[in-house]
Amino acid sequence: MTALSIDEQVTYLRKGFSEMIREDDLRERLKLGRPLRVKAGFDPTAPDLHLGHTVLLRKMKHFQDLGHQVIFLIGDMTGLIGDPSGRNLTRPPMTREAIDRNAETYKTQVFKILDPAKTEVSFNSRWLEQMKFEDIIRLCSRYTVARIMERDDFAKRFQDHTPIAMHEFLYPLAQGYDSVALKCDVELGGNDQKFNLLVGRELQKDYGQPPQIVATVPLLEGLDGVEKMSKSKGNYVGITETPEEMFRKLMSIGDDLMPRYFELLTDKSVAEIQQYRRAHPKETKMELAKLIIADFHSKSDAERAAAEWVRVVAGGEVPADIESVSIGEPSLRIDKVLARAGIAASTSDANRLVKAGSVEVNSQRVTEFITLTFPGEYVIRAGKKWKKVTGKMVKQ
RNA sequence: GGACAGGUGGCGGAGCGGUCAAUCGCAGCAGACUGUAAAUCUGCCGUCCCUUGGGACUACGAAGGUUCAAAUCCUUCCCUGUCCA
Repeated sequence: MTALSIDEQVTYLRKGFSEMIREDDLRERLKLGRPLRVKAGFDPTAPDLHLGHTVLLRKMKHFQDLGHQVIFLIGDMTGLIGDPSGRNLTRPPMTREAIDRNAETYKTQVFKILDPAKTEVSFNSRWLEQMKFEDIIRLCSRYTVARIMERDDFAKRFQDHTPIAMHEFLYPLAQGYDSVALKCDVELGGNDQKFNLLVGRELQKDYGQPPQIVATVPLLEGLDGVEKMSKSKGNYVGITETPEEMFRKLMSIGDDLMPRYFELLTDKSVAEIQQYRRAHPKETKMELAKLIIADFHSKSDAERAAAEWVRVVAGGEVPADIESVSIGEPSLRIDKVLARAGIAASTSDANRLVKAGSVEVNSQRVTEFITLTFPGEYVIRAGKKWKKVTGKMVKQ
């Protein structure tokens, strides 16, 4: 355990949370002088973690820094329901196989941030699967329809006459029960999880446990600056992406989003962030991108990615790491090559790209339906997509 | 169980017998511009075949039917919502 005073610990932990219920409770709990059990649950829907998840992971790390026990809970059972939070639609249920696969990916990725030695990985199927129908009825009896309908998204859906399936009501209850099963002292989550987290407090009281402290982190906006970062929206930066990909994506954010990213994705202090404001927005954004990338790769990787970006995007030169694909034909017309190489979604799409004048072959703009012959290697580009195309070579 | 309303492209939402691959908005893609982005302007935005303009095919919850012709009419089924029980 840490040598820090209670005040110092609270100050350290409070940083970066948008809300904590209740701070006094945390203070009391810390006085017990034992490692606290700190839970954060993850839905196994996203196979890959992105920067949005790291906001929360960073906070989990901070608890670890002070010697507390962090529980990384994979909601494999609740994944079968699909969290209705912030949704206006029922989520499609996931298959068991997909959940298992995603859970594995999670485990290998979170340790880029969390300390494996201080992390307990758990699956909520461990206790939820064992519940009998009778147990579920008991659990349901502890919460009322009126209270569950307080939840904003449920209320809205109900009002809009969009369907709400019964099983969706089970989600908050199941998540709350997780806290009971794990005897959590603290539960962390995104802002949108507030309701679910609070249900945990209620249920713990019902089951004779002291209610957990609930702390929420703000949701990170995605690259578009509007919607929250999510895999399904496509506005994310995955933490396993290459430095070059990360850099390109991060440079595409709007200027307004920069302070937010500095705040939530770097360890820079408010004062330091103010200093960046003085610089040219482009330079500032490049610094931001490098800082973030260095956390998941290395400082030199970040520098390299920055140099590459300047060369390719600003300088208009050919990227260094273009994927090679083989189309496996001795000769093929350009539109089919584009489709086959994955540059265009279909031949029809390729057709449009050619006519729109966005296709370059070996740095030459192509607007006619030429036929490429192989052997030979062509560097083909349409917009942001580059591919090195050969006739027979095996795909790298 | 009864009465009523509705199911259209990624989303919202028109169309209600031919001129519908389907108005429009959002999202997306590409081009120009720029400080990378944003904003703005322009084009595109089902698949396939030939090509700088056409052709074919598949699509409007599902399956049948009427018709020269159906997203549009009829029948049955499935799904959703509202009111009543």
